[in-house]
Amino acid sequence: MTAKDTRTQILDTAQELIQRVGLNAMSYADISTAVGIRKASIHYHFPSKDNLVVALLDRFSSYFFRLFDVILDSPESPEIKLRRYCDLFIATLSSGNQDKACLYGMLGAELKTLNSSSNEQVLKFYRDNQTRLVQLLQQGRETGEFKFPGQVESMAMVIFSMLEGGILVTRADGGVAQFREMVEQLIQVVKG
Amino acid sequence: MTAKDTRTQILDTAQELIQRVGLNAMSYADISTAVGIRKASIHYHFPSKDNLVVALLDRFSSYFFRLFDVILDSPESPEIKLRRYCDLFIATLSSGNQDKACLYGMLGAELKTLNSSSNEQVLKFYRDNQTRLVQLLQQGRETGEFKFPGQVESMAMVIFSMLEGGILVTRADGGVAQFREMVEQLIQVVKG
DNA sequence: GTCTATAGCGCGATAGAC
DNA sequence: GTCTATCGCGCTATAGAC
Repeated sequence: MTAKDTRTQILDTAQELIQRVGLNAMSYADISTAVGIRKASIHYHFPSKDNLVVALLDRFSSYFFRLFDVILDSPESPEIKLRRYCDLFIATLSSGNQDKACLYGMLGAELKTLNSSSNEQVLKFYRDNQTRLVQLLQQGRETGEFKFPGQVESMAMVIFSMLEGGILVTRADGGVAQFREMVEQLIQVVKG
Repeated sequence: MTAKDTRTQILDTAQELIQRVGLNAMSYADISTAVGIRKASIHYHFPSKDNLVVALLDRFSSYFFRLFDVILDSPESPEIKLRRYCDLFIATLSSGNQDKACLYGMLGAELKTLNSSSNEQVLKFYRDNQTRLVQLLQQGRETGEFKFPGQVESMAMVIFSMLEGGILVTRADGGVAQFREMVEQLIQVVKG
């Protein structure tokens, strides 16, 4: 078990800070304190803040969709797959202290302050989630396990919006327990 | 039609700015430019930024729940009431330019950077929404119009989270049209 | 009630030694 | 690759004239 390199430590710290207080409330000074290096050293690894954000979003997106694709391609039932997908959000919510929201959810709120690259990364993350959710819902309908009314595309949007919003809402009030209850309700609705 | 007083202009401008870029990306200088007065004059009306935020949240909360209560107490059917409630969010989304999110949704993301007063105001807003939604859903079940599975409390959380998240997600991609489609899907699900 | 002027701080970023 | 030192800017906030 070798120690993480500095670049990784910076990314980890930046991500945690953004998930807690947001991009615009997070500074190089904050990262500096947490990692134990000077601000100038962070600029060596990430010349600008925009630069850091782009790298962070790339890393998280790769990580997240790798997990999502494993779920999609698994031999489990659609219901289990949907549960596992929702668990990805719960994991974010319950890792470390309870104050964290979803990385892309936070940046969705701060969307209009991002540069065009990051703006497009957020947009792509939302689209890619919904595209994969459509596949998952379609699988469930084919097996007869899912019996909700309406179109799969609309239902995918309902689910994704609920998860993103639910993280923010339950962070303020109720925490993980409430989030889980909401997910259970969703599963029931999807099963019809 | 008398002109709005300065205090109101400041609140209106601050609200629009927060809904677009967030609290932490909005400055007294921005308000100053938009209203056409100097920064010092804003401090006369609102000594500190925290002060301004508290006043803004109070005003919006009063406004919003006055409308919500009118809907709840109206003689309409539960389905119409739910639609009208969702319309409150759509109105926010489609007023002025298309770049605006929900005021309390934005501050939910920036929750950890708020002072304790504003933090509690956000928490109360979320709770009060869900409490009233529970009443609305209960009414619908009693008339037989709503036929969703599970508990009304869980369903209220699903709906509120979806609306808050949906505003952020569709602001990035799809806009009002997508938001409306999502709401339609919700109505279908609630009716069972 | 609005103004000019400014204090005091934190920010992102850079130069250059080691 | 990390450091010290510093620049220039924008921020919230205040003092005091009008």
